[in-house]
Amino acid sequence: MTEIWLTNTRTRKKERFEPIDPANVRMYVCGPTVYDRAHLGNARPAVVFDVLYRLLRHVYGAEHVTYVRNITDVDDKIIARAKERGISIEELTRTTTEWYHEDMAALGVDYRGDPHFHEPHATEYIPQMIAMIERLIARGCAYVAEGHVLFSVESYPAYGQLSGRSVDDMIAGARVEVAPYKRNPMDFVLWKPSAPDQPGWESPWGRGRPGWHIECSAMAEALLGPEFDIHGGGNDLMFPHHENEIAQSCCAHPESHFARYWLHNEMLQVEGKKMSKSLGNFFTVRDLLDQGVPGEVIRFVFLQTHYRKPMDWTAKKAAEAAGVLRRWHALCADAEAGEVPAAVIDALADDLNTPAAIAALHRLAGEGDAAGLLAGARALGLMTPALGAWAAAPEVTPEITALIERLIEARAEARRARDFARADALRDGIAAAGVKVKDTPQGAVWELTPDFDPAKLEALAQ
RNA sequence: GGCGCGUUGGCGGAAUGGUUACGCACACGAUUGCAAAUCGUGCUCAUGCCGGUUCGAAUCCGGCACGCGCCUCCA
Repeated sequence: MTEIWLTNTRTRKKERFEPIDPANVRMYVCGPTVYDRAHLGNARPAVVFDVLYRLLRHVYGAEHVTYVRNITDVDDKIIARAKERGISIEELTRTTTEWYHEDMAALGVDYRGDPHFHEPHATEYIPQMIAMIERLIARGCAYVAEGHVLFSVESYPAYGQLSGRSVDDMIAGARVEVAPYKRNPMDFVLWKPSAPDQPGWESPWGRGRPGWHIECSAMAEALLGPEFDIHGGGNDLMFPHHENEIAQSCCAHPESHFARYWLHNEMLQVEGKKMSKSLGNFFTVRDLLDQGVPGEVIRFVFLQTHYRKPMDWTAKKAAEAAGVLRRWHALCADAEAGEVPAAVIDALADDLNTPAAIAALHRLAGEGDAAGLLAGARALGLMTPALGAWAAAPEVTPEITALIERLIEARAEARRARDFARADALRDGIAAAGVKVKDTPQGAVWELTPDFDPAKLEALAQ
């Protein structure tokens, strides 16, 4: 069996992955807070962990991997946004979740019909969260103060281990004031009271709503058990979110270790700078798709950078990626996917080295191994029927075909007659109409490009 | 101020002690009436700076510079 090695943030080392139960490999990834369209940065973890999911399924079998990615549908940003737009919270979270599904599917992250993928909504797990909070209180790890329930970081000596901080350091670096009801400034909220116009649920501490972190602990436990294999997310979540998840889960289940392997992807930049609204370089996945950048191109650009390095989105990269993919699609036009080449799997198994996997695909393409290229690309979620359609030649009618061949023949005749002015005019005209003609020793062959324009062709025939 | 991450050829981007990554771009050659496409060759022995360990370092250790992220119940 292929050995998978992963960089574990918990130990800061690349470690051999050994699942608790090879018959049920379990991973949890922090999903979106659904208050707006996913921006490009939100898409990176979705794609990265989709590749990991594909790899695990390849190695352990599709029936033996469980993937949980949550939807955060209770959150103060959601409350604010719904009010701003004058719509209900339910409508906001429902439509935003649908957008997320559509946009991610365009990038090849699509789990519709996959019984091993679970997408729990926070609002559906309130009782489990309340139960976990009660358990934490009972164990002396949490306390009630002014209608809030707070986690006591001092009750968990290992607090800060994941992110490499000590509670004292963090307090020293803390910038602002601290809620007076906290015993320790680093204590964080498990439950908070809701005003009458805010969403809330009845609880032993009154009507309120959960803090952000508890949902992941409660849902991971409900769906994967107190201890499971992999927990992933963006490295911006490492602190405080994941640190707090660990504290909650490990205190609720001292006999367990929660997630054994922690994986964090680095952040995304745009043209060398942080994507931000103030710099004017902020855009959503949908913005790019609407501009005509194919989802497959976005995915390819993402995978060209290793997940643990900052990724820079540039227009140049997108253009290069589109060119490469076009050539590969042309090479594989009539190919059936073969076995997934070992070089591709080996690269992925080495800490998801997607750039090395892509290099392996380049070699396969260079060798003309269409079956291997196609299979390898699909292992990365590229060149699937759903994603590759953009690169397909437009439909041609027999009339168009006849017209093109007539023009090509006319050019050939002109060349035979050494009427190069006419031959070149025809060649340039055909090219301008979006038909690519390649002269081979066996004669001219042609294909349509995405810019194909039948009107220009008609004009040329006059 | 604290913690963490990064810095490889023109560009992108692999490689955790020992031969050319790979891709893109560009240049030249083959081919062509000229091109396109294709093939070949070159740029390409490149590793932010300074020191250390080692027979040998992009790779390990220390320091520095630059860049980035996180550090409040705003997430």
